[in-house]
Amino acid sequence: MNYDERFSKALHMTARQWRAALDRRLRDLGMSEAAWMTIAAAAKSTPAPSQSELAQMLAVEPASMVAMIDRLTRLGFVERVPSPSDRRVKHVAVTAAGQAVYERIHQEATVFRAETLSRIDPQKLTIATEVIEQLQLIIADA
Amino acid sequence: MNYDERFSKALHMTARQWRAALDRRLRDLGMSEAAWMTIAAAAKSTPAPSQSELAQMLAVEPASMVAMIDRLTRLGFVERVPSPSDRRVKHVAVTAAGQAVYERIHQEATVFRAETLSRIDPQKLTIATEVIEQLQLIIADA
DNA sequence: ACTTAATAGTTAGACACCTAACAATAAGGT
DNA sequence: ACCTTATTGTTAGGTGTCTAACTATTAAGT
Repeated sequence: MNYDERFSKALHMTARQWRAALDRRLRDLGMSEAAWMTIAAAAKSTPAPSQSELAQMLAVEPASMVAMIDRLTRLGFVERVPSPSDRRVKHVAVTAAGQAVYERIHQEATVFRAETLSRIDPQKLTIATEVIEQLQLIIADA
Repeated sequence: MNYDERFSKALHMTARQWRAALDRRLRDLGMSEAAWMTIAAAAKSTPAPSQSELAQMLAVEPASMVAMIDRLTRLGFVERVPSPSDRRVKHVAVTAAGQAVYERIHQEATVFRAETLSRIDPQKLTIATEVIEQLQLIIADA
């Protein structure tokens, strides 16, 4: 199996394994990786981003963002705020509980990454990160 | 954002984008990346692997493999063959149609990978592949 | 021979996405 | 002012996973 095939297989399987491991880790906090990434993206945006903007930041389809925001709203971590100037738009505001869980999980994720990524040569991790980011742009252009 | 955070975010988003792009490409052939990987793993095994063995090859939970095999059986690409010697075990045999689609999509996937991965420096791709594979082992040990 | 532990596969419920189609609203063009 | 196009968010149906619990069967231990 050449590196092309190895790469695509590894990308698929490792991304799933990583997310499953992190989801297990975050389970006790009632959170998943994808949910936390959504809160993180919203928390970092000023003013509160619209649903479309959030979807774009996380490279998911707008339809997918609807259910994610539904779940986070039900958990009390975010709320939908209608735009005063555009009746189509709803902004996603992080609640105080959401901000607290964001910070809490940011710590957990940092520990998890340290436990795992610290065992990889930093220079190789840098190259791998840049390759994967570059690939994302290539795919977007395709 | 340091490389740790960038890496895990890139891994998540790029794996999803890659698979979505490949799924779009394979749509006309009635196939997805995950389905094709399952057929490929079964096709490469002699004798036909059990469901548990397939799940292990692809690093998914056995329960997840049940639905995948259900779908592939419905499509006529594989069939479950009860073991003559162990009533618990079912082997996953690739049908002639499955073999044909496997070869067809192997070509498509090769073209897709060539179109995308050829734009990445081969040495960097090698390093990235090894890093991701190494990470998978680290996660498995955690 | 019998009991206990392990294995294989299944079912149920949930999450995280995708595509396609739709309604409401805003923007752009004439 | 009116019509057409684009945008935003939603709904529906589907795929691909996960965890937890279960049943049937085999293996191991006594």
